[in-house]
Amino acid sequence: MTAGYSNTCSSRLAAVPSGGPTILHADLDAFYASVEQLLDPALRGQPIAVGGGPSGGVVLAASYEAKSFGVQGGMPGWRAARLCPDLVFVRGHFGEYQRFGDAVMEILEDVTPVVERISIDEAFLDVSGATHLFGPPDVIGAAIRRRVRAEVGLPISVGAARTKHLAKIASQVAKPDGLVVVAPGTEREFLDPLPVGLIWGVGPVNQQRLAHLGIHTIGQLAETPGSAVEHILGRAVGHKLSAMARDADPRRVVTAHRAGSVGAQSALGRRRPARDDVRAVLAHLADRVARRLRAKARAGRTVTVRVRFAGMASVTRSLTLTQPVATTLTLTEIAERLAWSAIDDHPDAEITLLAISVSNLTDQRTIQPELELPPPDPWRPGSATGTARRAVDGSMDAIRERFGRDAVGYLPAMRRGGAVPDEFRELAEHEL
DNA sequence: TCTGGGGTCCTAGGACCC
DNA sequence: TCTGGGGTCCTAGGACCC
Repeated sequence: MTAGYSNTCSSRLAAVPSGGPTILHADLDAFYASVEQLLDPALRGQPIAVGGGPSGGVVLAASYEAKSFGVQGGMPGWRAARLCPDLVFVRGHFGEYQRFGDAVMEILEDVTPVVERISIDEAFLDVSGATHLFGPPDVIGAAIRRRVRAEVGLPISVGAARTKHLAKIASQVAKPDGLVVVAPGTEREFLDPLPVGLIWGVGPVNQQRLAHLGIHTIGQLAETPGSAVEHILGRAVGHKLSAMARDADPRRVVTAHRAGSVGAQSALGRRRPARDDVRAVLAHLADRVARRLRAKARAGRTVTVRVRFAGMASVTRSLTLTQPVATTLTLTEIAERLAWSAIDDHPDAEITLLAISVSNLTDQRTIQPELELPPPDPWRPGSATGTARRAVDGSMDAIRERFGRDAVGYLPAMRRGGAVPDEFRELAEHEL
């Protein structure tokens, strides 16, 4: 890409596109499953599930052959096996997924630098400035699909429209392995017959609420007074929908995002909360979170702990500090306090999951004299000083850098075998 | 026989300040 | 001495997305 070209792009970004469709949404089909079928020809044409198993675990992705039986991502393995008796469970090559996803993004960036990657396998492109080079959006979309198929070997669907929201819906409609262009002026015609569930932000709960009012399609939703929609779905979603109905959804394609929070969680099966046990899990989680924060030179002031109880919804407890934290031991202690404040409110309940998240992030370029926490912060200062803790973290980070993650660890954090392969966690936490 | 792990955004009430 | 209105921050919960 030449400098002149990207200048053209950024100046076009300021204006609301008024002519042809300028936003593309590119979305790999059944991504993990497709990669497995690519790597092992014997799996092609077969109903396969990545992750899980007939007796336990959760299906992370299903091939289209499996989807036709009703198998879906997020579904317990035993249920998937019941729906599709011939389902082949595959363990998953998590390291490969990142590589394949990156390779596809490189192809997209050949088209335009204005690419917003929103997950490992999908991205928005603003091609407003690329049409004079590569042709109209439908031609660009077709070319992307050809190149990804030829050079990477994966099926990808593309939607094109005037707005991100619409382009995303178009790519969903295009699946599997298709291209849908919503020509300007035909938006209503395109949207009206589609189910409301295709709209971003309308999940199972809101879909149910709308169905209760006899609203199933986007057309029916468009005919419903805005105030009624807001009443059911909340102000924000209501606004978004009416903006979409007016074809005035102004969201731009943004190339860089910074994470607003960093977290980790661990499913535990069912267990009675015991001091040592809870401490061990939290220490492990805090270690993961704090290490990632330090690696990004960030730290956060708000610590949130989530405890999920058997049969009950989960409960969160959070605390906002005066100083940001990125220290493993300090984070562990705060998390322990918060976790017990939640657990103590539900005596006799078994717990099934623990999670830690740090938000309110700030940059930590300049190392501040650490956290000797002021009195209002309600936990006891640990035995080591902040400076000492920072030094310990620093040495651990360095050793792990050289010898690998498991070379060294905080004692309580070291014993564990996860329900999910470690490579999956690494994939999930990978910076896009 | 209840389902992983990573996130984002919204809402509502209360505290606090001006 | 009681009262208004607005803004910001914090906490907890929930829906949703990949």
